[in-house]
Amino acid sequence: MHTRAGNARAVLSFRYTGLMNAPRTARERARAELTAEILAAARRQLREEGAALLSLRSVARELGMASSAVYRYFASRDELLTALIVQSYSEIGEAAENADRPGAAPQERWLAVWRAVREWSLAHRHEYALIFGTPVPGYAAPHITIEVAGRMPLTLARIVADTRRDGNLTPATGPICPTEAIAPGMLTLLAGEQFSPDEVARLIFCWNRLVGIIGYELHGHLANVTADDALFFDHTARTEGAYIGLPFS
Amino acid sequence: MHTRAGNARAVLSFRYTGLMNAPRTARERARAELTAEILAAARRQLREEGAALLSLRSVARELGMASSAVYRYFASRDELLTALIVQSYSEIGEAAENADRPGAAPQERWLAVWRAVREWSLAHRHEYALIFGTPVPGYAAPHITIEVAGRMPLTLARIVADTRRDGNLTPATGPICPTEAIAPGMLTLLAGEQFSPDEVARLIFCWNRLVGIIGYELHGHLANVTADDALFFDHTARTEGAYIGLPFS
DNA sequence: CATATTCGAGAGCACTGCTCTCTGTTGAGA
DNA sequence: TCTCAACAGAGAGCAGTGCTCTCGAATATG
Repeated sequence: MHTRAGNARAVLSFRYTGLMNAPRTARERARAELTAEILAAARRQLREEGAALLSLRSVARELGMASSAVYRYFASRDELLTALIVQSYSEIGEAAENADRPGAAPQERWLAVWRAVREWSLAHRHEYALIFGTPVPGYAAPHITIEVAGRMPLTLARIVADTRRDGNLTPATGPICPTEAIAPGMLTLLAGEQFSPDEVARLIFCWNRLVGIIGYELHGHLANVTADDALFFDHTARTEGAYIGLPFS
Repeated sequence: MHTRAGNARAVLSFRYTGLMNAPRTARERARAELTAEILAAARRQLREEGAALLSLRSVARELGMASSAVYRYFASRDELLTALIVQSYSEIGEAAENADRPGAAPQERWLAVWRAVREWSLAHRHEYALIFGTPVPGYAAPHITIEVAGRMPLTLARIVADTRRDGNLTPATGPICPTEAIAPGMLTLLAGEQFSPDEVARLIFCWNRLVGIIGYELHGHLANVTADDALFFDHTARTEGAYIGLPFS
């Protein structure tokens, strides 16, 4: 099988463990270094050309090695893409976390995080497309991704939890989400915090909106629809913040 | 150039006009028929395998013709994809319009349209991915698509307009969208109706939510997050309906 | 009927992901 | 220290892709 669909399984057999553990022998050190170089070259190509135009062969060419040699480090193109997905998830999560100022007013924290996620996305549109766009057919996201994927939405949840603890959360208005609609495990998505199903639903909506409205902007769905994207985005952030009960206007 | 990026321009040179005009000569008739057959075969492959695995060559094989012959009908793979995009936009718009019952209560109309769009999307996930997923790099949506893309959101707008005309629209709560954020042209998106910038913003949000939450469900972002997707979707529809002022609960 | 246009087929180019084999290198155990 | 297995790189090759070009054959138009 030459198609990508046939390689969904290969993704799960992560090989580039050299990155995690401290390399000991010279060979392991070289392996870790080359793995990082491949990843960096792939990242550069992803960033500049997009995932569709990223090929193992071009990465190999850029590094001056045979394409077959790259397969010593990444078992397939999908595995390379998965590594880039993990990296991107991690970066967008970090951008969100870094923007958060736990001591500040909830509205400021909320807006700062939303803006940071948008900034990152505008600056990394191909990475954004990779993690939030259409998944490659036959591609099943490995478990490695799901943990790191949570960092960004968890940052939003933390702001809400803190606000509630301080007694500043406005009571919910509008339809309340039925309990059966939400997975029970989600009620404890933040350690030490208990959320109601409706609160979880509202968090999902906020997270979905943040991702969705940026996707609309990035994919041109807002062309000729909005006149000032940054302004509209801030309004979006405020609207969702007010919806979940933060003290906005 | 062998890459898709190099062919963005080719998309604009639509060739398969045989479909629109009544064929006169035998040759034109044959051309129209073959064009339709190619499109049908491509649609079948899109539906079953997804856009990434759809190739002009496999379409040609299925029809028993040389791959080069297909290029007499579609100048490029992108052009074929564009035709499929138009078809899909049209279908999802039609699904929305057909589900709407202009005489019924706004809540029922709203829910029916939302459900119809979800049903269509679940039944046509690859088509959904094609129109709302990551755009192909270098691919600029031709003008032909933007008109047909509006059918679905316009159906939502129509329900809101009708409700307002009947005096049943609840006044807006929460942050009001600043006028400068919205493109002036959008205020008259429905002939004979005038929307305020804030109303347009709310419509954008509803449309974005409808597309976004289905995308989340389709792409597995709601796995282990929601427990009952249909129930959660109905709640989503109600929440957005209430937000825009429809008389929900 | 001659001519211009259209159409289908086949070969070919430059790519792709991936596999296999062959050689050289490196590291760990006897 | 020597041996041998594991590892790493290169190259060829396979099957697939989009797309172009050319060359006959069919078809429509003057």
